[in-house]
Amino acid sequence: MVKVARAHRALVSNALTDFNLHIGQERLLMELWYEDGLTQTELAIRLCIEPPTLTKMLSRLEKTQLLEKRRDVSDARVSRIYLTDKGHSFQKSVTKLWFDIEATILAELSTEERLLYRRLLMQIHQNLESTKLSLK
Amino acid sequence: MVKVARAHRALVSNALTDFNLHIGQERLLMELWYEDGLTQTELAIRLCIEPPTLTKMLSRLEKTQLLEKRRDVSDARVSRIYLTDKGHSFQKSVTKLWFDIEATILAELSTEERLLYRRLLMQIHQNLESTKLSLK
DNA sequence: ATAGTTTACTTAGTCGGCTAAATAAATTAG
DNA sequence: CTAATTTATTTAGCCGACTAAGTAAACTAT
Repeated sequence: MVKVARAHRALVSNALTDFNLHIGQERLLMELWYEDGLTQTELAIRLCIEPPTLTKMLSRLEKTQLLEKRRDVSDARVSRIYLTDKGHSFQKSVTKLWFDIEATILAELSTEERLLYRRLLMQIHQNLESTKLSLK
Repeated sequence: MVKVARAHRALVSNALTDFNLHIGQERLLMELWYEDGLTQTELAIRLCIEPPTLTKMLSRLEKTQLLEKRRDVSDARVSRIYLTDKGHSFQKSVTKLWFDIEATILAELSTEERLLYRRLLMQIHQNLESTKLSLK
């Protein structure tokens, strides 16, 4: 499983170089394409990453002008993330890339197998989450 | 899949803090427990990581005295990696930890489901490897 | 025998991921 | 109304992962 995940990561990483994107950044953008103007806390939860990780990623994506931070009007602690035009412009091609890779890795699997794989993954994810909680 | 992999990584990482090990280092040690005295090239291939990544990991593990590098006698370019006594001493407990986590994540899956999951993962891995090659 | 090539590894630098600790704003308690 | 606490984000620093470029030893071919 570890090796599959890394091989997948490597393939995505390689494909993203065409867009000058780094692995992981595409998932952040995908969340914003789905819903723009999220707070950093919301984004971190949806991406399942820690706030400091997000801070760094955001500052890099801000530097390449794909998004911008704006202070929330009612709460000066929170900053909301908005895509720029450049950020929006990648949506189609990157989404296509993502689905192409999904199709690639699921090649030669039947519909039943894909569903089953999905179900097994969800079960495992649930197992992981519940043991994580039980350790606290 | 990405999220499952990261949740797994997080859980392993958390458990390894008891041994003062960092995520990824346990897999390197496992390869050496299986076969000691490997060259760096062999190790990198077995771990599916790039040589520079290995160099850094090795220098850190060498600093904590878990292993040592020795020049190969017949070829001065290659350095072979040997476990120290301290490196060997972790074998039992870390291996147990690894199997415990495996048992945890596969909980509530039947034997058939486990075999199927394994088969699906292997198919996906193969798909990933073949597309990686076709891109070169 | 030496020039050119391949092989093994290291160095430099980037990024995603983390934890621990700091900062600053909002909220709550006495 | 002020002190203590909680919440949102940042900073510092570590590690695994990568690519690009460098070094050094071994091999090959003329």
